[in-house]
Amino acid sequence: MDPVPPLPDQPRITNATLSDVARAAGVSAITVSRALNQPHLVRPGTLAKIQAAVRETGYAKNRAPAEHGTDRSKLVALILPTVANPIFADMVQAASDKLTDAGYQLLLGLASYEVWREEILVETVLSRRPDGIILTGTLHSDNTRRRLQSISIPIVETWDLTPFPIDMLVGFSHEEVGNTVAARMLTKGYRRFAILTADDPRASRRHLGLQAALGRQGIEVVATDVVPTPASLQLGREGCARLLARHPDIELVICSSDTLAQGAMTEAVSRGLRIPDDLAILGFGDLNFAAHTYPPLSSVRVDGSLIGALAAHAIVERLTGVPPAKRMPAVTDTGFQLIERGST
Amino acid sequence: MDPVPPLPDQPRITNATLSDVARAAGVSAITVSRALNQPHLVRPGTLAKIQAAVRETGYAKNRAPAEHGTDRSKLVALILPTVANPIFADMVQAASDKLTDAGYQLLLGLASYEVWREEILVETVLSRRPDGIILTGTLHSDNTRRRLQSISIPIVETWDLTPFPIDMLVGFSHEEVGNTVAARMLTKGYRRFAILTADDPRASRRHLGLQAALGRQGIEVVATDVVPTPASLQLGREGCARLLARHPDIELVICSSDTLAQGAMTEAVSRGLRIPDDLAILGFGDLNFAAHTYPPLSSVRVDGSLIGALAAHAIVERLTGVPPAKRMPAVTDTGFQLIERGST
DNA sequence: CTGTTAGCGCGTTCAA
DNA sequence: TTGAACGCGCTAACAG
Repeated sequence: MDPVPPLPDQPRITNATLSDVARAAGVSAITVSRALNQPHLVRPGTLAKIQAAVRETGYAKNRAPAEHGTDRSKLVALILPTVANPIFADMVQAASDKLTDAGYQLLLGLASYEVWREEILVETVLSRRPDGIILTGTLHSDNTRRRLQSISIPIVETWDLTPFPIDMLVGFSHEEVGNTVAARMLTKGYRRFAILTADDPRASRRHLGLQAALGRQGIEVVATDVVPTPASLQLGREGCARLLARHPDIELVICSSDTLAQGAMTEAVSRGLRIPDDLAILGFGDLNFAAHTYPPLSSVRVDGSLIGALAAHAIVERLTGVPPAKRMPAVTDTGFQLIERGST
Repeated sequence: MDPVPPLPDQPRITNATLSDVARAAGVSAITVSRALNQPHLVRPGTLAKIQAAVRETGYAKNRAPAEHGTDRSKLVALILPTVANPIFADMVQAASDKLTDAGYQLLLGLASYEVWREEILVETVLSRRPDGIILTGTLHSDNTRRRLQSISIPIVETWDLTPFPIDMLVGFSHEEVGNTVAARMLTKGYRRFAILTADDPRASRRHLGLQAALGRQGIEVVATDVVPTPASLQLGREGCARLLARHPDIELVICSSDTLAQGAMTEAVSRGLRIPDDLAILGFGDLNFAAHTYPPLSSVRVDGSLIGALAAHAIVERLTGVPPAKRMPAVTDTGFQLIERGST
């Protein structure tokens, strides 16, 4: 079907307005507006005339005056660090689907894990008067918090929990992840822990939780290696190599993402280490590939799609006037799950 | 730093307008507008007064009236099939960076490889009068083409080449990929080819190109297996299993993505097949992980970041009035590269 | 079911 | 360097 020659039809009248359509249809502008937005309020005959006139004039809807007049933009902003991390890509996909279904469009802002970027993005985004905002994390600049608290649209913070959300919250406790991992790995007999983490605030929280939990058992993390975001297999290999160089006797490397973990495994295997006997490795995210590495990767499963869908859902519920009693709670713990597959 | 208690400051006056700020600063609204958008046209003293008034009133910019009045939205729409495929995620990231730098915001639409969804998305997106549009592929509905041809904003089609672009084009030839792969694999001595492909129009084009090139040598593809999008490792395994069940003697499986290829490799290895001697496998995309599979995956490298950056760049150049002579060409071939690593 | 009136709050254009 | 007048095109509110 492709390539295709240029279509014969010539450009229609661009920028036809409602009045143009109205004139062509022999009705008033407001009737055209109704025909387009609330067709059930218009008599079928009139509707047909108007539809013909729309085609004839090549009319394309124009939301700018509508937004100006009504202050409803049908826009929802999603602000996240990056879309290169598959857990965020999943979130975007799920949020986009839900929002599109509900008649909203997605304004995307990527903040690269930097609070100051987020601040700028929020300010820019607010200039479009979005009907709702989805943020990543609960760590924002004071300006951002103040600005967001002063407005009355639904806001969802995601991927985290906090006692002081700006508005709504969909996520899980990163400290709790650390606790759970510590408890389980101690049970399995590991004592010499290393951390391989990307430079990401939520990952740090998980590892602080881990260290605290280990500390309560009198155990210290032997070594920590921090790599820049976004993580890659290469960074995982290199990080693992540094850890092993400094501390050849570590038993377990806990990684802040599956990608780092897979890179670390590659390094370990290439050195002839047996996994998990010589070196155990734990990932985070539990991405699709975790079940398909050699050996299959143990990982903490979190669900980006779920977070995206729930966040979008929370916003749409508010906007469509679902009564508070029937809405999802303002704080939703999406949970996580430690999955063991053979690398620990 | 987190959790954080609620900030003490109370909500400022929401929806303060330029006039409110003007009153507080003792100037006219238009001067405030200038102070915000073209500060160099305002005397420093006045500027300072206005900045104070902005803080005092909690003024937040409002683009709606501006858009209504001027028909420039500072919005660029990016329409693609999905963001779950990392090559598209790379593209989004790169495009977003470029556009943000140039002062534009990103409106994201996901069309799931379906032309009718794209048609709806384009129509919806046009209602916001974006300053530019980036599309994926060159295959659109007649309505979409007609609509887009009738408007005068910069439009870039991506990930493909065609003699009849709507406006600008950034991509590579999928038929050419097929040709190149065929030529090289024939040279290496493979004769019994199988195809494992996701249900995606550009992938199909590549495989048609492959089949045509093989046909010219009197060789037929032994078997084809089509899986739904989005691809996954699991689908790759299953597809490979089906191919081997039907035709145990195939020598080479050419996959429409690295993900499928890796899944296929997993299946082959689990059956005790040696790669590439018993079965060779070729991927597409050359994602980061391709170099880190066992054996490392041969793949056709394409660069999503490059495509995203060039597409955004082309739009910005037009919008910022770079003279045609200094602009990038309307059609840019981003090329591809066959990388052999050990799986072929 | 359809029409009339009025106003949303900016930026553009021109004048001072 | 600053200001005044105007209009962008739609929809809310009310009337018929």
